[in-house]
Amino acid sequence: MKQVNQRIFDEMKRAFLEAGYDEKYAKVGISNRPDLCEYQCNGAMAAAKEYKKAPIMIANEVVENLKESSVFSQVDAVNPGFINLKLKEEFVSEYLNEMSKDEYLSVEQAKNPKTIILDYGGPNVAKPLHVGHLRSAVIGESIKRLGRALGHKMIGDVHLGDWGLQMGLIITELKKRKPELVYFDDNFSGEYPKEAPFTISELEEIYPVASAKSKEDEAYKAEAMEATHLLQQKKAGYMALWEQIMTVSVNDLKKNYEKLDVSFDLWKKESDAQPYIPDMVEYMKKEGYAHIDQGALVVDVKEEGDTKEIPPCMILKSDGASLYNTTDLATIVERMKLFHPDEICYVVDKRQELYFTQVFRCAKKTKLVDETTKLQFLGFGTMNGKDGKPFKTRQGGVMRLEHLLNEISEEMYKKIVDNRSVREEDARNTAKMVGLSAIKYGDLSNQASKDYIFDVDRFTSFEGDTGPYILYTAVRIKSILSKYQEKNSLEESEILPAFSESEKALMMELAKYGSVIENAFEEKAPHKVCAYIYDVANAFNRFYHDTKILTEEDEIKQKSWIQLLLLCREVFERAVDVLGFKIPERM
RNA sequence: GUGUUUGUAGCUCAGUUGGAUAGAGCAACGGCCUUCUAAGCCGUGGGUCGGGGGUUCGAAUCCCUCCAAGCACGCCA
Repeated sequence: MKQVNQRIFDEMKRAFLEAGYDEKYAKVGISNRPDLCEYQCNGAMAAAKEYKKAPIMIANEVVENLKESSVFSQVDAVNPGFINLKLKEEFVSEYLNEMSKDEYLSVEQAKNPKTIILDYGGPNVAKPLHVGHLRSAVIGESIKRLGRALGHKMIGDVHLGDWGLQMGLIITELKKRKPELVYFDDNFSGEYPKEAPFTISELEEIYPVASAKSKEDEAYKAEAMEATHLLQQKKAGYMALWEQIMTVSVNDLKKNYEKLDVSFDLWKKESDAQPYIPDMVEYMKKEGYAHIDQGALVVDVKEEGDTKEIPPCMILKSDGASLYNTTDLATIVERMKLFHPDEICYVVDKRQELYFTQVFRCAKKTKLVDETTKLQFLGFGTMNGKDGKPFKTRQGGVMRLEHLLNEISEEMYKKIVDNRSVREEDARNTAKMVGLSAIKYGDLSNQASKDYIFDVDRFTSFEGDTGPYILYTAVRIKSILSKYQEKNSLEESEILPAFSESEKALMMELAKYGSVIENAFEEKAPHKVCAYIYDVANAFNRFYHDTKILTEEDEIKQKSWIQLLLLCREVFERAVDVLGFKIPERM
């Protein structure tokens, strides 16, 4: 359905056209002077140049055409040429009624839905998730949900790091510890056991040990490289072992992402792209895209207008081996073949920007993707501690995601038990939900591209611009509705024009929902959804404060308010869902 | 060194793409609970928008320059 701001814009266009001015000047924005008006149009001042007329005169002429408007209740031209607007109560309430009935809650569905692959997550096999993985998961998940709200086909791919030396290291260390395993017996020809010879915690312990050893011990490193090589040659025992490692590791990752309420449509991995490499390299050579430079095979990606010399994109190292560029390019080849996406979007650390510019340019230049395929880099900043330096545990180590979640959930539990009398099980459950909201909202309310300070005390607070505050407000709404339902039935009825200022303010806020969602996706900016839902929460709490709904004797008013609350709840639920968390029944 | 990002209230952050008097939250202070969750609401104080130029009716926003901090710059991912 058509958005409020579009309807307002259309009405203003009409007024400009009728007055003989170009409609491009009819832009209407939300007022920055709420004491004067709700919406404003500054087009008269811009038009003054073209028409060589005083802005106030133009404004007056336009205002004249809005006297009988069904959209505006108040229209003023103010010096030097502002047009100040207030919306008709009926216009707003009618819009909300339409919105309530709309399946998509007024979010206009994409006319040409796009297929978009979202590359986020990026965990490594056999390594636990840590806080460094949090942002990618949280931001990526939100953008995926935003896109879906608009009807796009969003494909989330975890893009597992399962290739390279790390696997060789694990195999080598395992061989040292348990040489008797059949995987290391070259003469073994039977079926390998189904049961993995290690648990996830052993696996997680093995990697750092092996990694440290290889840095000190040359021979050990050589052995690991040999193991990596043999694995890539698909040596039977190693392949079987690799599969075991994958199974154990992926199961654990899935469990952890589930706790974060993050899910992927694809669990593809770097190794899946490997089969595409030989043909791709051959093609790049044959077409003359790639050439040898300092022994390595590279593709030049310099472009005119670069402010800095962009180094070429390396395809093969001087020893002929492939590297991460090769894998990423081959992954693009695979994705084009399997999904033919309109867009591939990478939610990764912003420090990789230059690297991705190289890869994208190379993919475009060598025509691995169509000219219309959009390759987008969505870099996010670092999550810092209160000291402004990268987030660490109290001991100074890397914080495991699991531990962070538990810590915050525990923190929440204490607060909930402190303030309310609730059943143990309910409190635990609620604590998890509220804790997740604290983490996700804390992250998403900042612009993704900037570094931000992860302040547990601030994020878990129930006051201010936080996830818990949003949920608290939503719970209030749910609570009123369920109390009302104890004595009344929720029959279909209409939202009436506002009875008070605070009610109108809330209504106008709700009406923005669709355009906020559309705009947030357009800019891939979940923080706009946070800012919006925070505004809604504030507007609701004001309304709540001066309106006693359940004790209202005028049934007509009460019914209208209940309808408004239903819509309000819906807006909360959908916005919160886009952000990736859920509203509990009580808090 | 080159490039790039950032710099807004004591702290953490917004700022609708050039509009009117730059906004929130936290922290500080003062009010409001026999009434739907006070985890709330209302109010007060707090700013050379890093500095300096420019563009124009009008700049936190666009251009130039300087200062400060972060990050990246071919065989790691």
